[in-house]
Amino acid sequence: MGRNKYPEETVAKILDAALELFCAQGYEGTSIQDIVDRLDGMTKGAIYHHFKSKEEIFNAAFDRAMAPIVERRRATLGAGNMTGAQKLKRLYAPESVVPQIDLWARMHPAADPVKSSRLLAMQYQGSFDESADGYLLPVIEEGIADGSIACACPREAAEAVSLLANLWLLPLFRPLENKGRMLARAQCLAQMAAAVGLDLGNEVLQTTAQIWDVWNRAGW
Amino acid sequence: MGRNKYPEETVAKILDAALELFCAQGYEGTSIQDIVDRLDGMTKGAIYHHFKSKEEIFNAAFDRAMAPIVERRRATLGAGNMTGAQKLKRLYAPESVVPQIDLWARMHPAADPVKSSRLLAMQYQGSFDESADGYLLPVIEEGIADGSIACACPREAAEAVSLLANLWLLPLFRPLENKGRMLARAQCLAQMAAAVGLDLGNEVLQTTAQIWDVWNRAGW
DNA sequence: TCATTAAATACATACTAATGGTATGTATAG
DNA sequence: CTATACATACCATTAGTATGTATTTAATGA
Repeated sequence: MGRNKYPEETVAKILDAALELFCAQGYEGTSIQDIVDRLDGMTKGAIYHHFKSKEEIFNAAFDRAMAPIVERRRATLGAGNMTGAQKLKRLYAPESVVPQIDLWARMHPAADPVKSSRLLAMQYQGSFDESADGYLLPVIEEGIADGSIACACPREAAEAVSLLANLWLLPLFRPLENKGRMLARAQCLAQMAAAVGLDLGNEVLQTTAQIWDVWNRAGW
Repeated sequence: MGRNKYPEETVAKILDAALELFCAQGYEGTSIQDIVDRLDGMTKGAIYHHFKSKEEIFNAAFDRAMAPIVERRRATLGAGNMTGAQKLKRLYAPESVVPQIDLWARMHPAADPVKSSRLLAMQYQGSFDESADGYLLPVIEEGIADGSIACACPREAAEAVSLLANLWLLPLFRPLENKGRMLARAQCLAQMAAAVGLDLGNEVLQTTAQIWDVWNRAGW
């Protein structure tokens, strides 16, 4: 193909193909050749020119996919005229959660933890790094400081809620029979969160219902 | 090496070596050759005679390691002269938990979720299959039936508590700075569990302290 | 009870296809 | 002319297979 005038388009194509494959087939289940085959006419040389390893492709693909969501959240939480408690509820409101679900749903990840083990591991790590240490804990601490949240163990509460929200409420890696079960999980999670001082808001059930619909939109 | 009179010894040696390597280096990080190299004089032929794939070795190794623990638990829960609530507390008592921790500790798993992603996925799946659907939920339902437990969402509560206990309270895949943090997690978990009707017992903190000691015994 | 033999088992050896990655060549943009 | 954006050809490692060989076990016969 010679040389492209706009290499960033090539990078984008690679990342698009890679993300879809990684989600659908897992990390180990996706070979570089699989990615190459999906990139019409391109060869392995192109990929290894732009990325130095499969791992780097994987990370870049996910970072890119998550970027707009992270940015949006950052913007939301930056607003100064909200209490910590309000921000917390905002984090679990539809407008914050749905875009993320939508992204995942578009990728059709395999509902098999072992096959998706690397994705699961990233979500797991993400639940600590990004959610707990990153933005959830600061919001809780903000709420404690401004008196809107009463939580004895902010760090632990943040980690636990984050883990449950990411790996349990969202049926990314295990199929969930029906909407009812998902709503039950949401209610259960809200109850548990409330027990350690975190009020996720009254609309949790409505948010969850929306999540279910977005997730099962494609009907698979 | 010709032929062994007691092939089950060979199988045991293979599984011992495999388990250690899988825990220490992860599934993908461990090659069949790694296992062979640890089995003095043995070759790949031996391995593929007894097991048909790497996956099968992995599963067999873990099933074997877990067998005595599963059996012990089964025996404990079989006793008819206990209420559901009592059995539940028993499940989180030191004598039930410590042997499992001890096993994990001996294997020195890598405290890196991505590197240990397959182990993590197994723990994740196990939290649903074994704990929630397997024995935890029945115990809770037993408690509901005999009036010793009041829980509105037994299935959800079982899943959530199981997940948190296996993937958060136990620092299998992420290092935990100190004993205090682990105790804080335990207390937080107990509080959350209580909120959905599950009393994990008053000794949770003592159990947790023991877990910490067993886990950090080797000092790494 | 014991030697002989046949068959099944427990490995070792040699090989294959696929994989992640590299080295190098070549054409095009700046 | 030089740096970049690729393509091509190649390599080492990997999981897995095909096959060969030695030894144990079972069957047989006396």
